[in-house]
Amino acid sequence: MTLFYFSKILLNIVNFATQFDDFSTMQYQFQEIEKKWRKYWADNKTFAVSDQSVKPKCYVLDMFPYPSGAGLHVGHPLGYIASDVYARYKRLLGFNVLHPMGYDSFGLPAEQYAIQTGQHPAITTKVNIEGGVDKQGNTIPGYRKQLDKIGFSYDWDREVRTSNPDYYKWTQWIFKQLFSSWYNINSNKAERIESLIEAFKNNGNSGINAVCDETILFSAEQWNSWSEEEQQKILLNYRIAYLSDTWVNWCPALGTVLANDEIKDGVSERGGYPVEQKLMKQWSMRITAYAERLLQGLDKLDWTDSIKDVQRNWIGKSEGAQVIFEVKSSIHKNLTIEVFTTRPDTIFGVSFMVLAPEHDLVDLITTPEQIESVEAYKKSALLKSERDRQSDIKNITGAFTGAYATHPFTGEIIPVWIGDYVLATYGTGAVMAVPCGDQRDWDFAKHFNIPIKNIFKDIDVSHAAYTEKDAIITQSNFLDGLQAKEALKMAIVEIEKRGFGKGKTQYRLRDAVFSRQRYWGEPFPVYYKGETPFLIEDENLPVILPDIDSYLPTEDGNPPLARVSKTNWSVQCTGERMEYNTMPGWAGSSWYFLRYMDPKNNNEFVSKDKVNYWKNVDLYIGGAEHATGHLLYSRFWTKFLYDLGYIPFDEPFQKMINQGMIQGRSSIVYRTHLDITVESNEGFDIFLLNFIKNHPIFISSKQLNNRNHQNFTILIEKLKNKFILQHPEIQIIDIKTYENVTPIHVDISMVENDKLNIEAFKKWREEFNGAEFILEENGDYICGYEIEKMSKSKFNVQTPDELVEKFGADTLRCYEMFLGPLEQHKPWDIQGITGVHGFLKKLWKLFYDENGWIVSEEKPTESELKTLHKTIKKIKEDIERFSFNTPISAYMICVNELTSQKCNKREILEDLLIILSPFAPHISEELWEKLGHSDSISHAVFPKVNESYLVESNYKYPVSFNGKMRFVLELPTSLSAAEIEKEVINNEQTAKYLEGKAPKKIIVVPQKIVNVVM
RNA sequence: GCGGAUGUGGUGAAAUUGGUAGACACGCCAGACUUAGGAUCUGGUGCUUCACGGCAUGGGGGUUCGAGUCCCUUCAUCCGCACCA
Repeated sequence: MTLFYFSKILLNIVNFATQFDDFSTMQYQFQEIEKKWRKYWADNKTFAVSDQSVKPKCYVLDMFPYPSGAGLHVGHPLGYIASDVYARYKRLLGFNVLHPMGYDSFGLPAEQYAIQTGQHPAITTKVNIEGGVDKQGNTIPGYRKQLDKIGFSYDWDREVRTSNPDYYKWTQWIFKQLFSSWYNINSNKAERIESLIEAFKNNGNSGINAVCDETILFSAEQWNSWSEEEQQKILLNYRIAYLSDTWVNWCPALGTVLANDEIKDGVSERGGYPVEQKLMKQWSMRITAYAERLLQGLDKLDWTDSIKDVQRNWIGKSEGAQVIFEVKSSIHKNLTIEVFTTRPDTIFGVSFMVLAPEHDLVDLITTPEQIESVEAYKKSALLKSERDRQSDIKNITGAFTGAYATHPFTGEIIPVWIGDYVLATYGTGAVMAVPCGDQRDWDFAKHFNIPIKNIFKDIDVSHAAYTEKDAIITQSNFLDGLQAKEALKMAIVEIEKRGFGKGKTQYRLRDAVFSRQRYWGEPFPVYYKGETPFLIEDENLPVILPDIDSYLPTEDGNPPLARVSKTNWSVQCTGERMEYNTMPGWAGSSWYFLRYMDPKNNNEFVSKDKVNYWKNVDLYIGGAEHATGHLLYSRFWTKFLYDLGYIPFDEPFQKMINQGMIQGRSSIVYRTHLDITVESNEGFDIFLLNFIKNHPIFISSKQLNNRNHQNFTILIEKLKNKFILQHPEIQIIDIKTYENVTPIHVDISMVENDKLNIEAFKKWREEFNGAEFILEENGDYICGYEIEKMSKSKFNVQTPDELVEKFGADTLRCYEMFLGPLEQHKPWDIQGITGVHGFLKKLWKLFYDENGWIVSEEKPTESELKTLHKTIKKIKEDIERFSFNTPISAYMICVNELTSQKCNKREILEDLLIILSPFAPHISEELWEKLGHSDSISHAVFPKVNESYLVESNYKYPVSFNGKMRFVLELPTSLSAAEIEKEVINNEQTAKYLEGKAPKKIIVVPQKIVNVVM
């Protein structure tokens, strides 16, 4: 074994030496080549892009990464490679391509790390991006350095970081616009708050049709008589960014509020801490104003159906009616219950009503006799966590309030119940229960013995509700004889006519909470006079995030920024205090794609000229996990900025591809151990145990079910002798191996093609030093494997850096694409990478043999041109349909064919390099330069397909009999269908397969197939 | 429960409008050259059968001259949503 290693070292020295040999240029020296071109691109700013051009624009964008300390693994760059291929391809086609990269650098992990170590999150973030050593002494490679190694064609001059003051100045500015706007339903867009104030001054709010909180009606006189504070309070009801008391998901452990999508299974997604409901004054965004436009906008986007469905579901539109029921109460007069229903057509089937236990009316209407049971029920409902409520669906609970309401049409008296199947947060928090048409109502009615009224003709509702909409309605007065479709319309018309309610569209979408009780985020450009918020003037932006001594919430529960005294802020406000909350993670990422167009503009968030030129993103690549977060919020902000006339489009991302996750491929070894029986003697136990412990046995995966193999006998014999040598005093009665094996994850760096590096493995852990192995016939230890998530604990993390080192960035790029369709989840398997690497080597050999440069100036042959042009065609078609895996095999076929044609002709190879360069830019640049070009290959022009080279004179027809392919017949393509049929009939092989029968019919599809029907 | 996605050799996959299923790679087998190989090259490789042939795209049915592809049905895996009135 030692010898084996020694020779390997020698070999490496030899390899190393050859790099400085003249011979070296004849080999594909990817490391030198890639270093050289990375430097060239950086020095020459090859990918810097101008904002003005006669060329058509193309905007190719990757989803904003958060630069975590763990760095990149091979899954991260998958999408970046695809977008880079596309960007490079578009450049070759003559597009002016905007392809930037930057960092969403505000985030919780840096803050958590700051709380643990006291290191300022700005420093952590900088190290994570640029590399360095963290407080615990770990070397952080740095996001940027890792990205650089892969050869991306980003215009790095445009890099943005959301945590930079130059950037968040404009995030604050956009917040100010949101605060200073209201949503006018009449014009169906956001408008300046000034127009609203003007209207209030002149006419009060009676003529205003806005998306707003419930507001009292007031006149112009009233408005004008109010103090500034009172006026501001009213305006908050209309502002798109507004302050309100909100029930929030409060996470005491994090000292912060979490969004619904940040909570998994009732605990915080990050950290897994418990979450409780708490009423807090919070900034919110009136995204609900945009619900309908966010929904409609989806139709014109080129996104996957699954993401669109998730958003549709999230917005949750339902159409129906709001209906008012009068409460029949002797204590309170004029009480009404408002319900929302999607089935006003079933209104005559109402036999009871149900309120959410939290509903405001509950306390007012409950009769004295029922107070006890209602209170008890309310208590038990509130005690239940959201999680319990969810998992307890089958258990039907509720309580009768003792109150009754009047049916608006029939005047019938109907009981009012409370039940926790009705949600306080959806609709009006109350339902009119129609047990014959709704399963949950039916279940409730059955459980509490409430009568079920059947309004469907000839339908049996004694076993379940009938929820289909095709039944004929009966016992329903003016709706009799109708089906749901017409009845729905008719019912709403009638409800409105009689003043019982109105047709209404309800959305599940709720306004987005925009405050975070955290440090590491954008400060709000807001200060307070009393309880009233006011904006910091534009000229004082940005409000710089101040330094603080501790990143924890204050003792009285205020956010960390409350630790900063008023005078220590970058802005000296005229109120009592600054806003202590910071903005959430999605603030900066909701508009970053706009900043890339004009990243250094200090006067505007983006200039009109530039945004008019670049417009929205043509291709957006990233994970599907942001479906209801980032992808919804950035659409919202885009529509808002569009409404105010700042940008000329209202959807940010036209085409989106969601790349699949790359799973890890863990390597597994199988451990067993000796089972020794000795003559009973207590004193021997310790020797036995030690010996067994020091000699773990690892069985190669293919030998696991091969226990009778002689290798086992030999090994046992060997260990037996060793044991006897160490302990001659102990008498062995029996020695064997245990039947059971323990699978153990082994670091994938010690495994190649499933073959374990045994020496490295023995050194990996002290307890494996004396390990023994049952090997395959050829002496290898073959590991088992498991496909699972990449994680440190499973020792299956593959970093791109290692692979770039070993095979080069071009190989990595091609291989990640070759792995399979971009959208699909797939396991990472290193095995195939040698094939892709071999392809690049083979390409190199078209230019160099062992004696040197072999490219000739000869004219290419027909077949060589055909090889080239069919490849050009294939590559173009594939990239344009975003199929990034299939081009690689097309290149391989091309290089294989050119190799067997012994084609080393410039005319062919030049075009081949151009079409390959999006995938393998370094090697393409190098060979392009060797061909005598002084400019970068990225400035070349993608070659045109010449169809005339692709014309075939013959076609090999597969001839089928009853659909079974029997033989191939080569015929000229010039033949007509009738001639082909004749050729087939006359062919001697045909007779054989006809088996004497006469063909009934012969199907001929020219240049496709012949099928003989018998 | 509802919605979405995916099921093809030992493995990753290809087959774009229905037209020779398994291209291209990996792995494996055999051979060549080598002191050696994690180098290079050649040939083979879906399953089954000695062979002719037969069987094969998760299972079952259908449409069609012809189905991986279209339709119906069913199963499995993954993801999202989930008492939404």
